[in-house]
Amino acid sequence: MKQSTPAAEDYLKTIYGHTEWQPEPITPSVLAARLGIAPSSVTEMVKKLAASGLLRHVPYGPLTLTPAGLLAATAVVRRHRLIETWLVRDMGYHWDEVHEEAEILEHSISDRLLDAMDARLDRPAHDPHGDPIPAADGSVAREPAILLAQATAGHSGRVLRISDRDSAILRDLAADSIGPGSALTVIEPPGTTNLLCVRLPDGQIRQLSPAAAGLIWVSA
Amino acid sequence: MKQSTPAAEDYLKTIYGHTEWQPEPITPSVLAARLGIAPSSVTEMVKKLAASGLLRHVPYGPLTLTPAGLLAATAVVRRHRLIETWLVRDMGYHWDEVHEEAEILEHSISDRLLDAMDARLDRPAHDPHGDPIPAADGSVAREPAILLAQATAGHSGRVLRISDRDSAILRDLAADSIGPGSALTVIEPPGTTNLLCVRLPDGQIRQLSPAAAGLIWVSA
DNA sequence: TTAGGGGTTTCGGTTTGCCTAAATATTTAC
DNA sequence: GTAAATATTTAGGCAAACCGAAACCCCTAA
Repeated sequence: MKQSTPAAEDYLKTIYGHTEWQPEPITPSVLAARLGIAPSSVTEMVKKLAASGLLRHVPYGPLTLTPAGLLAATAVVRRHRLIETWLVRDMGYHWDEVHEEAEILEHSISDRLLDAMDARLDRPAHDPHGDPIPAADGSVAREPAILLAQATAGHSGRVLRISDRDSAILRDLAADSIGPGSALTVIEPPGTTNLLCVRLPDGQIRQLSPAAAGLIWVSA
Repeated sequence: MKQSTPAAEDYLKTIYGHTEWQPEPITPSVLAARLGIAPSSVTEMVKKLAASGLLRHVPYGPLTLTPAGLLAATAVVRRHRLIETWLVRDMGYHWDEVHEEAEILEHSISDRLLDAMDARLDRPAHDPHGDPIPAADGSVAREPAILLAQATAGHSGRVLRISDRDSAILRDLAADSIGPGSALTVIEPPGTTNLLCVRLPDGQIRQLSPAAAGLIWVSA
């Protein structure tokens, strides 16, 4: 069992990320699309990860993490989210700008430096997008949340998390003063226009694209 | 001209480092030894770097940086030294522990994050070992220094820099309360024992190995 | 002045991680 | 229930960066 490469870490992290907020296990083609690489490349790496005992995979079937794989994946996610938190709290970044930087640093930071950051930030429980930061032992404190895109009219709640996958959307949301912690109420779900209307605490109305509503999770 | 890989950055940084405190250009075999790789691997990479206009090299001759190569090299050195300074000032590292961490992070940090660090640290001029931090334009403020190993008996001066190449020696020196800024006087140069004796301001005497004396630079 | 010998380069080979194209398996849709 | 569409895997290739072994260059010392 050798230590993982940046590429392997990205696979594990992405597989983990897919099941973090929904139960369906990920398939090779979806994983390939998420990573932006060819499906055949996924087949190859999956074979290696399965051989190392990090992944379970029956040919033509979906991918699931073994306990060892889950631990490795949460370790990467922990690094990613602590780095994002540090970028915002110490280095003057905004919450919609940290993803790319963390994406790279998560593969280079040592355990020691990570712990120094964690201590310095006072062991934060959530990153700037509202995602829970896994503990060093791999445990994650998850709060029940529903996707804004699936909320019914009249639903009221707090924004718990906004997926950091698409920075352009994050910037738009930040410009609309919607961020983790924002309270909002669904006025009407997507109708003919496909846009979802929400009201902010100050009474202002915002129209959200389906893409945006698919990234926002609110309290149930 | 594509952007450099971590490997290429290490070559350029090492070539630069060799001439920073002495004039002789580096040869392929010395470069290979410094990088801990085979000479044949150096030949290959040197060809690529020369083709990109970063290096001058006539077959069987020494290696010199072009202006473009010098700029690329000082950019890496700048990243390395700013990261070291940050690790000490913000993250609770000691000056003898930062090298390995910086060695990795120097290849992953973005320009933006580097500038945020630089600003946060108040644009420092020297790293924790006393080495000058190159400016963003590649310029370096170098102070005249002589190698302790070559100082004559009676020479008095301040420790300006201690090369960070060997962490074991750095730890020994730190344990002996010798670090950048320390004042010291050479009592006698290496004699039969090969050890160099220096006196500290408080009157204490230290014996330094030739290896240690070859890493310490004092004011002239 | 020529024979070593040490430094340098060439050559073929390895690993990692990606690719495209083609083959194969599975699912869906009629 | 079979044919078309879709998903997955296999096969062959490529680039980066390394290796060891063998060939080559050059300088020096007898």
